[in-house]
Amino acid sequence: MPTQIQQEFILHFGEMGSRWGINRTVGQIYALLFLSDRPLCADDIVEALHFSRSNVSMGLKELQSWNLVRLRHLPDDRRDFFTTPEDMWEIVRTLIAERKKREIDPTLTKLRELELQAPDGEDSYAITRMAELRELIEAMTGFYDEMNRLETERLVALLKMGSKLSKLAGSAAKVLPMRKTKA
Amino acid sequence: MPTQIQQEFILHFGEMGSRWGINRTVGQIYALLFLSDRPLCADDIVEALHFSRSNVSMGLKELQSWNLVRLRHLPDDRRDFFTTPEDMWEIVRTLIAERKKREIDPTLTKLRELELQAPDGEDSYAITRMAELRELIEAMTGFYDEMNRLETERLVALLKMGSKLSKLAGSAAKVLPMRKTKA
DNA sequence: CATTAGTTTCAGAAATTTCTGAAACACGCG
DNA sequence: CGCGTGTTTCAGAAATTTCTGAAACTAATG
Repeated sequence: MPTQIQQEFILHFGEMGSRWGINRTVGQIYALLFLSDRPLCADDIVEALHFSRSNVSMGLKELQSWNLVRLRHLPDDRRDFFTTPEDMWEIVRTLIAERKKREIDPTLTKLRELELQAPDGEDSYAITRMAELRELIEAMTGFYDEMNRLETERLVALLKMGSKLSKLAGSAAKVLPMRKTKA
Repeated sequence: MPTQIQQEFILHFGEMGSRWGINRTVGQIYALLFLSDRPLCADDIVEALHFSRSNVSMGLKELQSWNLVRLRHLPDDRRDFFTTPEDMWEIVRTLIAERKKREIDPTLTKLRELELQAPDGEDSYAITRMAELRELIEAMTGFYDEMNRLETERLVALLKMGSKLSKLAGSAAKVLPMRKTKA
């Protein structure tokens, strides 16, 4: 039974769910698990949120497909229990990785594919535009990969460096002047 | 009249639209503008994509609300013409800023609000969890703000630094050891 | 001030997504 | 095996979102 404050958080996550590409139900289930200090089974969720059993089941499946929940088993109980990771950074890493997979990678693939098909000569503005977009996505995902490789401790340190990074970027810009975008 | 290859790109953007939190129509309109080497008016879009006039009108309004298109006027013509920015990095900056505004900021606000309401003593796990989430979001948005302040040239330089950053993060972690998360 | 060329709004139709209850399925146990 | 306890699937109901055509609106022009 969620407390008042938990309730509010859960409802908020539900509302935001649609903006985040999951749906209301899934958002609420996630929020509930996130706040819970012990693993919950499907029926706990039904009781807490008053969704139908099958809706909860589907929601959990969806969360599993996003790798956002962990499946646990208690001894002598064959029900599936679920938790979210204790480590908040792990959650964020997963979230970003999954969104990249769903929102960026397919487009990158498509752009590369189209580039191969591109008839030469014709249509040059559009084709240049697509190539620029592809390059930009590659630059960003490359950076992401780099950051993602860091252990959490180092990653956090880097995030907190703040203005030091800007200074570094200043000198880097001089040392490695940006090449002109082609075309 | 989009070429074959443009057509494919446009359809892809349409499909991805729903994952990106805009809809199919809006995705396609954006893609068309993105590839076009000249500003287009609403009727150009109707002709190219065969959507109803009002659908295009709404789509353009939506794109304007995202700041993703620029409104232009040609001399002696009172129609509204639209373009996307030439500079790809500007597009990305806008996109990220808008998504942050819609997907992150409301949650940050809500978390702060709930923290004020939190009864002390009770419910400590959930409240700690929310506080941790808030801190994490603050760390990430702080970093984002920092990056966003950079001029494009420097930003690109930084993105391309790749493994140099990891090294820096290594030393930083030693110098500024991460404080334990409270509770 | 009526006409024309354009844009916006809006109520309902169409399409899509989400949610449900009922049935099917899985599996350990006596 | 047949039963109890739990999970999953699925077809259709319900809700939400998107799309349309018609009407309203705006503003420049003769």
